[in-house]
Parts: sequence; structure tokens; C-alpha cells
Amino acid sequence: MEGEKLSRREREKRWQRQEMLAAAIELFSEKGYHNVSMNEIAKKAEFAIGTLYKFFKNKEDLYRSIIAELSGKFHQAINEVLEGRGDEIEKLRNYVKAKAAIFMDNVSIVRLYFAETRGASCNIKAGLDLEIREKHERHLQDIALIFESGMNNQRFQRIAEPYHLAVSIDSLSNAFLHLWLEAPDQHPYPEDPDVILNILFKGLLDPGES
Amino acid sequence: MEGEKLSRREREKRWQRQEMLAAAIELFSEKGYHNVSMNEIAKKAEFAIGTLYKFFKNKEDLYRSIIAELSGKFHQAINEVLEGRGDEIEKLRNYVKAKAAIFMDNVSIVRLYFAETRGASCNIKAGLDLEIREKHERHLQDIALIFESGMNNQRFQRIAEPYHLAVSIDSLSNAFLHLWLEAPDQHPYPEDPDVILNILFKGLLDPGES
DNA sequence: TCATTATATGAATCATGCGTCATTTTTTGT
DNA sequence: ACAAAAAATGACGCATGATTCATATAATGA
Repeated sequence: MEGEKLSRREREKRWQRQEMLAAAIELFSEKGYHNVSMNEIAKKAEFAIGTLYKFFKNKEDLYRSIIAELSGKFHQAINEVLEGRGDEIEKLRNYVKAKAAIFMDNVSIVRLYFAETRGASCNIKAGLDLEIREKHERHLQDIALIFESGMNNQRFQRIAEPYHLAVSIDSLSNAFLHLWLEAPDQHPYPEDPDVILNILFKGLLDPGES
Repeated sequence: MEGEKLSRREREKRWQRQEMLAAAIELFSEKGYHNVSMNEIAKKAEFAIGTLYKFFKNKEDLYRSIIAELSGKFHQAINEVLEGRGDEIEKLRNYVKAKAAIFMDNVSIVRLYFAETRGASCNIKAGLDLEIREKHERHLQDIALIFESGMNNQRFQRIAEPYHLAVSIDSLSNAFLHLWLEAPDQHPYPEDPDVILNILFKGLLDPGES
């Protein structure tokens, strides 16, 4: 999609930018936006502050670049799965799988992403915030469609609004990934999507009760 | 439990303290810890900064007091429900109900609480953070026991580890409350605990499929 | 009422950290 | 090898905001 005409200099710039982003990601996810100074980031990345400011207009811009990049990757990966082939069950399983894969590959950024999609975040002046919410919302809609379609196929029972089910599967996968984040060894589960799916799929109550 | 010997002065102090906490809660939950200044809080509470510092050692101490107070109320309310009377289903329903009630009564603090239990929070130097995690963990254990007991009674099927189900019900209720927070009018649901419980209780798949 | 003590006040102090820019270093072209 | 251009550097200026403390105000009680 992109022209491959990159001068040596340009490749170097790209590399430097990545180095800076990597340092910033690590620090932000560890200590939170407000508890990291530009100096600290520059030092960690082994550049002078001035250089940092050559690449990013200001601290907020740097932060946004990080979130935008992650959000891009994330959104794209999820999209591929949701638009891919397979019946409803497969799609949901793939969704859970894909999410886990991305998260495990980007552990440090994930904390930031959680903070953005969940909590009051640390309130980067909205803007990006909104963009992420929107992408997230769109995912939920797409997932809701899968549930809807499954219901129309008689493959699923209408135990709840499709949108609510979408919220549920999203929230459950987050919760389990969170569990894994805190103690990766004690929870080998998220790698197995069925642990999560079963909770939605199999009825808890013994069939035959209220 | 407490002696009722409160001088007029002491009652006034308590009142002032509450005023300050209320102002701080509102501001923190609205703008986030780092985007609120002590001056701002003092002004909103209609006290001089110096007075604020008479009551709270520093900004962090103020913040912790807020979280500690909420966490106390919250924990206690949930505990009452979990230790109360009723069969497993009733208890779970009461849990979901109680959580919703507390949340709806404390909308502004809730955002803070979410930020604490969820995301990387804004990293108030741990300490309290840990305490909250522990309380939360204890709740999950208690809820897991309810599921366990329900399984032993043949009331529930063992569709997943009890602890995982506890994580699930917690995460689902959070998700739905979050939904409600963002658009209270569009989601009258969380008040009805069964919307959430059904998702766990009723199997999604048509009985008779894989 | 007036002295004494307790309390409240907010201007001043001090620390932190963002972002600039004059200077130094490196690269490029002749 | 040298000069001009590009890039990198990091000490410094400045704003913000946390915390202090000398002073003003209010409560107490003789």
C-alpha cells in the first residue's frame, strides 16, 4: 500500500521514532501518564529532550501517537476476525482468541488501553478518547450482529439482547485477560477461548428449574 | 459501636471534613486526580487552602481518604448481602442488586472506584491500591463459595470453575453499570438484576448442540 | 470587657516538569 | 579537506500547583 522509497535517513528516523515510542510506552504503562516526565522518557530512550520534541509536538501528542498506534493495530486485527469466514460460534471463538493474542503480545500497552476504554482514564483532554470509544462501540455493534444472526439461524437462543451479549463477551474477555495479566502462570486459561465461551454458552442452571 | 460523646466542635469538624471530601470527590471524579488542584478543591468547598491542610496531610492523603471511605461503605454493603439469608440464586441476585444500588447512589465516586479497581489507575503510590485489591479479592472468593455451594446442591451445573464464575458475575455487573453510567436513560436495565443473571444462568446455545 | 487560646486564612515559597533555543555535533556536497 | 546545511543536544525560562506559615479572626472563660 505504501511506496517503498525510503532513504537511509528516513529509515533511521522511523527507527528512532519507534525507540522513543517504546520507551514512552513502557514508562506510561508502568507509572501512568502524569507520573512520567518528558525528561525521563528522553533519558530512557537515550535521546536528548530536544530530539524528543523534534518528533512529537508535546507530551500529549506523544501519548496520542501511542494510543493511536495500538488502537489501530487492535482494531484492525479484531476487524479481520469479525469479517472473516466461519459460522457464528467460530467467529466468536476467533474474536476471543484474537483479542488474547494481541494482548499477550503487547502486555505493557494493554494497561494503557484498558485505562482508555475503561476507567475515567487519566483524562487526556478527550479527543482521542472519543475516537477510541467509537471504535470500541463499532466492535460491539459488529459482535451484536453476530449474535443476532445466530439467533435468526436458530443457532442461539434469545437469552438477552444481542447488544447486551456483545457487551458481555467483551467484558468477560477483558476480565479474564486482566486475571492473566496479574498472574500469567496461574491462569493459562485465556489462551483457551472455550473457558470464556462456555460461560456464555452453557446454561448455569440445571435445565428444569425456574 | 462508637461512643456518642461528640462535642459541638467535633460535630462541626466532622461536617467540615465531609464538605471538603464532597467537593474533592466531585472534582476528582470529573477531572481526574492530577487535573484538580488543592486550590480548586478549597475554593469549591469554600474553605481556605490552609484549612484543607488542617484536615488532610497532603493531596494524596485526601485522595486516599475518599477512596477508603467509599471502599468501606461498598465493602460493607456487599458483605451484608453475601452473608445474608437466602439460597444461592437469591444471594447472587441480591449481590447484583446491592451493587447497582450503591453505584447509583454514588455515581461520582464510582468513576474513581472504577479507575482504582480496573485500569492502571492513576497510580497513587500503591498502598491503598493494595488494600482495595484485597477487599475485592475477598469478595470474589465469597462469591465463588456461593457458586461452589450451588453446585454441591445440584442447583447449579459446573459449567466453569466457581472462581471464574465469580469473576464473571463481577465483570458483567461492572460492564452493565458502566453502560448505565454512560447513558442512564437508555439502559434502565441494571436495576433489573435478571438481565445480568440470565446471561449467566440461561444457556445461550440451543440445548442439543455441541 | 479583655486576655488567652484555638482556628482559619491566603500570600508567599518552593519544587516539578514542560517546552525553547543558542550552541555543538554530524552529515553532505564540492 | 573544508564549508554549508541538517540534526542533536541539554541548560534554562517559565508556568503550574503543592505546601507552609505569619497573620487575622473567632471562641473561650475569667
